[in-house]
Amino acid sequence: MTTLSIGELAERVGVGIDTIRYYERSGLLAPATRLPSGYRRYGAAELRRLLFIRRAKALGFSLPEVQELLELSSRKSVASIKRAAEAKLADIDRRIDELNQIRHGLESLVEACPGHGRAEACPILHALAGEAPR
Amino acid sequence: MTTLSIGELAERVGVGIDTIRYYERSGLLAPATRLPSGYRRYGAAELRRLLFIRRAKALGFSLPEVQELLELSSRKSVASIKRAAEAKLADIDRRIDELNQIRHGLESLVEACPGHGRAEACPILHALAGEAPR
DNA sequence: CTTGACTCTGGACCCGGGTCCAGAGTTCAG
DNA sequence: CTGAACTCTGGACCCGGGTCCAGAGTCAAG
Repeated sequence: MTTLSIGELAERVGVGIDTIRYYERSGLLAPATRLPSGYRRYGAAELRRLLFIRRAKALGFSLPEVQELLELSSRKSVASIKRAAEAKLADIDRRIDELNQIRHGLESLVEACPGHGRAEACPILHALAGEAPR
Repeated sequence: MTTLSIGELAERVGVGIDTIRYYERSGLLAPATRLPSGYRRYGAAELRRLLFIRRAKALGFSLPEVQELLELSSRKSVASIKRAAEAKLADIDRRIDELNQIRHGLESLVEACPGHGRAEACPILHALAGEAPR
């Protein structure tokens, strides 16, 4: 069997059936070819495309961004693909930097906290402003 | 005036009025003190707390996570505060690791891409298409 | 042929994190 | 005093990215 039902495709890619239909509805996947019964059938190309979508998602691309990538790839514009990847890379770097900043702040608080004694001596508490809601 | 109206507070923190009410509804901010008219008034503690929330959000914490951070101050034991802070630190480290993995994958693709020529020469496309690297 | 598993559709619903609205009351500068 | 600007409430709505449902039709193993 070189074609797959939607359930088989979903299983292979590790995604829900509803997700595939959702991707079709939102234009990420072309409308599937149908059996006379109306059942969708998928071939190798659709499998590759769906895997492409999942991998791009795993790299942090949103669905609209994935769609852009797919369109770019069909236009054979290597330069713009590279630019998109570089922009996403810069995006990830920015997120990492931000996390590192809070990491260092939190780390220095943890290091300065004796771990015992009166609450007033805990610098973690001092760093938190205001009263907790009750 | 040492107290602020909700609009003034919103302006100072750079957030919408509705967001402040939303935070109050969802328990991140204690119910505001009210004027006889029912208008909310805010003091320095609330301002600090709201700034804390925005900073933590800007650093990628979800609202429930921010709430956890804030609730550290209501713990009785300094030791448990420290443990919670350490757990949050480990959490941040895990996130940074994940982002770094994505980052390295993307970076090597970007570096390997010539940035011009035919699509077949673009390793980014090949990687997304699930082809073995050559 | 029967039966259980699969698939179809349109639409509702979920979560997070807000954002906007109408209609009524309040505050304040001039 | 007046009018503009502000604030109140409850509820509706938005986006992203799915997820679930009912009721009807289809497929395939035994």
